Amino acid sequence: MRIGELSRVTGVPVPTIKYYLREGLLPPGELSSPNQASYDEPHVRRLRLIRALVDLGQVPIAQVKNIVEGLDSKTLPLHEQIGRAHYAITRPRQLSTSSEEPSYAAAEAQVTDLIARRGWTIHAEAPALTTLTETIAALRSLGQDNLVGHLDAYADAVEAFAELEISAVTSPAPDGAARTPDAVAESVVIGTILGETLIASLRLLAQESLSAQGWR
Amino acid sequence: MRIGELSRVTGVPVPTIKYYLREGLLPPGELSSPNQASYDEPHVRRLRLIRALVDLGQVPIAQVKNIVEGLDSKTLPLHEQIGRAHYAITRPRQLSTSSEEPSYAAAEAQVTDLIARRGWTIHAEAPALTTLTETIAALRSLGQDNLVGHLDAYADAVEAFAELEISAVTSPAPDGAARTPDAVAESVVIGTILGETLIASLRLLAQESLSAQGWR
DNA sequence: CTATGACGGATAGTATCAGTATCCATAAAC
DNA sequence: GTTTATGGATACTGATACTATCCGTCATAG
Repeated sequence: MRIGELSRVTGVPVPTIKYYLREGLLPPGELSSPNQASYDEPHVRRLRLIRALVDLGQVPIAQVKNIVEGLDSKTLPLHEQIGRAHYAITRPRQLSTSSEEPSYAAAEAQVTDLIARRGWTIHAEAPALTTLTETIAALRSLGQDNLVGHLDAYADAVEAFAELEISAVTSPAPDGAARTPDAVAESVVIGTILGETLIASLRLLAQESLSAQGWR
Repeated sequence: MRIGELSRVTGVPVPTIKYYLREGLLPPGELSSPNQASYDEPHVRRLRLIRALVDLGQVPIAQVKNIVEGLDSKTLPLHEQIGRAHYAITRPRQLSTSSEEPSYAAAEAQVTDLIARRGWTIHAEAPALTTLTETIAALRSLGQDNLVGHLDAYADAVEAFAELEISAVTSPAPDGAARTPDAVAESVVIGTILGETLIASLRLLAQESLSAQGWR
């Protein structure tokens, strides 16, 4: 398969594929002569993954690169791969809330508290930690404390999600085949990132439905 | 309060505030003379809202404008305001999956089915509808059908979120005061958009915790 | 009462991101 | 053997979200 067919199969324009090759998101094709390369099934698959992460997951190209490098590394522990996926969808924050404000400290305390109550094991550098803290601080400063009060209800649901996703990834495939570590790593990335999109869009639909029915 | 103090209070640089004024995100201050304006509490509040939507909610400036215009309109039905919030956080899709592919049709059918089964009332143009369909199609084409198989579990949780958010918005404030329609509209926007960030970051934390504990 | 700084308003410039476009020499297909 | 496609390199583009600069005015501290 040459680049034109790869483009036709995936719907990605040729210049874009070339761009992904340049950026190292997509491994180079096998060269049969100095200017003739051939691509195959893994390339199609990888390209679909890239597009899903970029279009649906809103993952920046640089982070996609980080993720696929992890997938290709073969020696990266699964936990690290998950870290990359988490890092990819967590915007680097430049501390909009000036960190030593009292509202931020309060949010921080509440997060620590929640984690302890839940018995969660969280690394102190986890990117989601800052996001959560800042979100809570923002909700408070906007006067939405009541939402924050239901944190535990959210946490319950979210734990269920996480466990569900693990079982989806570790249980054998529909055809009964065991999963290779490669496939698991890829599934984890997809599940983490597209799972978020899935939940978000379902949530919006549920909201719209209630709203259309007039809230009661 | 002049622009310098507004900047100090909110931590937003003066040129950025000017930019928001230009874009109509922030209403102009009250002019005491042709080149002297004063800002007050509502401006602080609005600015905080803008920053929360932009920084935490990743809402594009143009969509923030759309949202605050709705908040200021006074006559916009709540349902429409919700629509604006939903539209703001739903990326315009340019149909990456070429729409008439069989995988897309299958996903479409599954979504229709889900909505019927749930008894949801959804407008056909709902932006989340396309996102959901494309996400399901992408998950399938990436071989993650098992995740898709748990759609109903997700839907259960998500319904709970939506109801919880409604009660948070419609129940009286902590101080017992009733809520004005204005305040409800703003709460809905905040809840919809920051709620998503909240859920997403909690989910990542739950995942990380399970991962750190070795999945078992 | 003037010097110094902030302010409002307008216009122009910048950085980043995610592609697109263009070239060219070579290879393939008809 | 001529048209088309390809690989690879380099340059350009459009959108987004700010920043920077100017300028004339205003406030206010000395």
